[in-house]
Amino acid sequence: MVQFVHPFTEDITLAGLLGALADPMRLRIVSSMLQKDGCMSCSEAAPCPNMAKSTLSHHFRILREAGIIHTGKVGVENRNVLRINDINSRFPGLLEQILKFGGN
Amino acid sequence: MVQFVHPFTEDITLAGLLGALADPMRLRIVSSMLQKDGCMSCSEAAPCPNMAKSTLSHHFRILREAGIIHTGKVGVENRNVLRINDINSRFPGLLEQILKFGGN
DNA sequence: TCAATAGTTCATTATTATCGAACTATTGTA
DNA sequence: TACAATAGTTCGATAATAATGAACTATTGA
Repeated sequence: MVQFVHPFTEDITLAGLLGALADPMRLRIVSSMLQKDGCMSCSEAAPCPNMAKSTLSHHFRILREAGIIHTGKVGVENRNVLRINDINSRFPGLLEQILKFGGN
Repeated sequence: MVQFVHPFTEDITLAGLLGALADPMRLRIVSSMLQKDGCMSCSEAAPCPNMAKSTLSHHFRILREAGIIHTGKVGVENRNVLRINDINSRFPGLLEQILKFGGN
């Protein structure tokens, strides 16, 4: 049984947030999540075409454990949701500001 | 002879910038640089009291190679200057936004 | 029950962080 | 001029973290 780890909102740290976003792949994942109403499955992470599933899974875990996304299992796939409200309550406006430059 | 490596402004990347700031020590260094008119020597990095010189030197190098600071030797000490204009020309407003939360 | 789909976990390798010790360069002083 | 003090870098080692491919698990549908 898979147990996903999600930090509480108040445990989201700035260094953790920046570290999770300090990777071009993860920036693209989060950026395209924001464009898709903040929600996507792992395999929808089309911005990363030639990427091994395990690597993708790893990136989603980094994002999850930094408090950037919430992952829930729905049927056979994972539903990943951007924790935009939680992040904004900790660091108002920061995520949008970063992602303004992250789409490239 | 010590040669410091500084990327050109146009070579500063978002992922590189975030990665360099994705560390509590470096956040504190940059944050306190901003408060001191964007300039400090390595040994002034008082926010990191019990830190080995070599570790401090390492962090300054990370910041330098990400394009966040410019280091120049002045007499016996290093003068580190925040490259605020260069960063703002690449990512307007981003650094200030991040550092708003970085003082902790 | 069996295959397909969607991801995770494991083991390995590669990076990065931290530290102490040794080194280099600049200054001040006897 | 030589010598110590100051400020920092570089090197080597160790420990923690990240990236990746191979093997595994869980859900769904035929």
